Amino acid sequence: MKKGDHLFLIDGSGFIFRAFHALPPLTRKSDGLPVGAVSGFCNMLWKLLTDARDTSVGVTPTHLAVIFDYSAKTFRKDLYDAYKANRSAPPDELIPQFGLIREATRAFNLPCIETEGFEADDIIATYALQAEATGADVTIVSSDKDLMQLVTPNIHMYDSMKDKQIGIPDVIEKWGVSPEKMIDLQAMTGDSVDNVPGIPGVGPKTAAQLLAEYGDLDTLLDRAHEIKQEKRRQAILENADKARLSRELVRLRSDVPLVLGLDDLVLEVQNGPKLIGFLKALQFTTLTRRVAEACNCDASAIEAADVKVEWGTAAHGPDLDAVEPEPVAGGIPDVEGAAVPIPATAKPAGKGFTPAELAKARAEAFAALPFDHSTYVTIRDLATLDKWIGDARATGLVAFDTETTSLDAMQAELVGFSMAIADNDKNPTGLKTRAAYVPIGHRNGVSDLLGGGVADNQIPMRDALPRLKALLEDESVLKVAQDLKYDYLLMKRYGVETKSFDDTMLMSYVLDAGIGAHGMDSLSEKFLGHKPIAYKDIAGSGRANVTFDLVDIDRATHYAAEGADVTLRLWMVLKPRLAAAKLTAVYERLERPLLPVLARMEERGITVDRQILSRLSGELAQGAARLEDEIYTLAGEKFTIGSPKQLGDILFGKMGLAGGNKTKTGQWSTSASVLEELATAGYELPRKIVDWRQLTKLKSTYTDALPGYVHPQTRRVHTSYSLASTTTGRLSSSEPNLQNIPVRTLEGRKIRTAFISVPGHKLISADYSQIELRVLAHVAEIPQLTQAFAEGIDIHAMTASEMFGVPVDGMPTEVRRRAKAINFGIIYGISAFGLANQLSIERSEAGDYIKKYFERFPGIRDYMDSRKQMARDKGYVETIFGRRINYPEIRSSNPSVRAFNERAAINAPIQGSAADIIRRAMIKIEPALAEAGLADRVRMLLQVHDELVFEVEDADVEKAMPIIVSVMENAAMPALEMRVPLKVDARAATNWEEAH
DNA sequence: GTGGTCTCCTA
DNA sequence: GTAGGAGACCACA
Repeated sequence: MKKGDHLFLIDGSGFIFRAFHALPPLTRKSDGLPVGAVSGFCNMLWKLLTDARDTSVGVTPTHLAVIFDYSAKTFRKDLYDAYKANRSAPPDELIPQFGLIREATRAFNLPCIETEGFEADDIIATYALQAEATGADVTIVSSDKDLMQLVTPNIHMYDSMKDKQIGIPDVIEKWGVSPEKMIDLQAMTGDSVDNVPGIPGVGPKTAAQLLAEYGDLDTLLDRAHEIKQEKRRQAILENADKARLSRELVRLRSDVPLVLGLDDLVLEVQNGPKLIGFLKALQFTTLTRRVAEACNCDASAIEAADVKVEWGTAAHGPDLDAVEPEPVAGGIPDVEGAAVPIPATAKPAGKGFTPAELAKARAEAFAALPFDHSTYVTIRDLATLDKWIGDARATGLVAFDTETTSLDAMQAELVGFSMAIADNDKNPTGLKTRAAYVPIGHRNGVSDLLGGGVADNQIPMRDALPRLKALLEDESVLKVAQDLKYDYLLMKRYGVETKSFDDTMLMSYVLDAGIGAHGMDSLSEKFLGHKPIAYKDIAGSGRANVTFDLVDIDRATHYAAEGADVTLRLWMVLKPRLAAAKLTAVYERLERPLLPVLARMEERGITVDRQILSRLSGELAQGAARLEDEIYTLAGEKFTIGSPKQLGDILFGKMGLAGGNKTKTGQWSTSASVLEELATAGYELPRKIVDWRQLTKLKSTYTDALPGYVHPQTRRVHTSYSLASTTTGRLSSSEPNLQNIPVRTLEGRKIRTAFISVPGHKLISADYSQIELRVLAHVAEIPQLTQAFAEGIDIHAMTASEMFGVPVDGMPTEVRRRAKAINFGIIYGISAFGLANQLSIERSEAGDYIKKYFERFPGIRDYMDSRKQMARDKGYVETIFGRRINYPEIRSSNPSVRAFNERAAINAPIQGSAADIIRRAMIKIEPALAEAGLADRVRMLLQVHDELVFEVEDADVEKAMPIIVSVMENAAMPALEMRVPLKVDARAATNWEEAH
């Protein structure tokens, strides 16, 4: 290198962070790999190499190197233990890009430099000073203030994002001091991001002012007693040592041992085809074209390179974005010595496992690792508890489970908790686990009049709870649980808000929806080859069953510690599988963040007016009794009307009516449709049976059952949502199911009037209009449908008009009804049989309709065929956000099983995408309301697949409604721009019936 | 008491 | 034709 040469040093790691935060709409490859920073990097490089004169640098490099941080552990860590201790793991989307930018650098034929124990900045400093000594000019491509100390007349910085060159005047303008004083300035101000202490209370302005006055840090510290301002003087005197330490932390080293000398950095001629191969692999089409033009290559003749994806690179499914993930929640904790063998950053090529390899290694290792109950311990004293919690902190990972008195998280009392820890034995498959149980509220069953006595040798709740709280709320420790929503809600009732978590049930759900169950026992048998102790074996069952607080502590330890151990091992197996299957984004954006949202909804509950229900129940009882008498008279005898068997005998045996169907077990079917037909044929009895059934159904399932769910303390009804019990991604609701409250009949709707807001409040119901048909229009790209939705036309009438040639104006309701049934049929994976049933028409006629429909909307047939094909080829289909739904039986040799799976595979992307959209809305809505100052004033209570119900203070209704509507209508964005608009209707009233 | 079947409520 | 949960009845343990 010589005078006149120009060395460019690119801060590769810095570029990634900068580009990541500066380019919000994430760019992704079609398979979901995030490549925004890589794209920016390649464009910037290309520009510097070819037409740098167009940039503010104004000169093309003769030498160039890209510098990376090697690892978090550097000599600075030895100087100051807490250095960069505040750094959390980089965002997940960013991780794969570290490896890819290294790949890109190699594709550009450029040296890629990193040295163990040093930060990129030190390497840059070393090269820059060496180059300057030869008389060459240097441009450091970075805008990091830590590098500004290097700026001289010959060494410039270049902010490639802003296309701005940074020289001495720019540093002075920005910081008020010349570059050589930047070290002293940073020593005083410190850096909260890197955890450089500095002097408290001294920011850039004060520091610059002090340096102007005293010249440098040493002089300042010597003469600090002269400072007039009392507070400032004291701060400086007290923190002189910290300032000196900080100076050593921010001072860049210029003596890094270098493998490549300056002359090794000389720019080589580009290898056009190699670069094009790489750019094509990443789908950077514009740049590919430019490079091809520049090197006279035919890009179409060059194959996309097989870009080797490193650690964690495949961690992402399709584009999911903008829902802010819970802070650090469930990320891999960046803790020294963490037991988690998945590294937080990309590893150099050739080292370690790919996610798929790790997943395989873990699966094999844990399938064979036996469970040893003798190692489980009972923790009965605080010292041991503190030791375990300390170990959890040190490893950054703990599996956790609660034991309680009830399956109902709203009523359960904490009896004890268990923990499992993986010890870091440097074994990448993380084979060593240990577990413990902490009894807190066990009773010995020796009951007096006040109930059982407290068992001996337990840590009292008042001592255990604060420690448990500290652990669960510690963001740097990842808590792993199976079905965490239960524990989350329970602990929330004890004033604990769990932060940083993973849920093995949800991980299994994302990975294997449609394949087996996701409960702990079945997962354990499936992945660990181990059948855990059954609850009923320690607590008994039936009449002999006892609550957990009465279980003997030793037996409880076996059960509870094993549960935590199983959970930890499942996590070890499932976590790398998520990355390998590119499902991390689905898990982190659609599953995990919803868990606390649902827990809050369940905790809030909804008020149900028991008087209304009781009155309705009486009315229903009267109506049913009257019908019973009439039924007995018509039948000529008394019988159990509710027994389909007896009823079938009466109708089709004794009375000998014709037109009966048989169920699959050979019984007479007495379903409503059969009875309706008989009624239409003129028989009185079936009509009355249908009416009787409606009344008794409403009475037993709703008016009589709901009051039993009113919580004794809150006086509200708290349903439980399941995140993982449907195959498509929908939620389900149980105990009670509040997703099937009647709405279709007048009688049924009355039940909704019992769901009320508390005084001074309203219920707001907001529901998506035709969301599944809109999703269909989007995924199948049907022009007529998209257009109709864009114009707000009646979609069923449009369908009817297309199919039957009837004008929309004055269309007979029967025609529209048929079109509507066909539209729904399409969503359900239509069959002539099903449509015929629905419309009570002949199979052949239904078949004609379907044929006609496909002629009119050929895109629908293509869509359906493509879903069936995908399910056959891959075994799964997916939603627009990348959720996978598996159909392991799609290739069954049984035609009806196969057809069933095909219909489900057609329906799942539609139903599941709609479910994903409302999930996104639910996750976004609380932050949106909080931003409007409505946190806690607008409370989301219920979800009914396409509807959300809120309870809102009267004064906030007008303000809340547009926010709710807007969040819901825009829920798909910015991850996805839909081809059709989403429409949401919202209403407020004091009860659910009027609000809906 | 448990589990299967039938029926019916929702989106 | 898709996806659920739940109550009543009834046979079996």
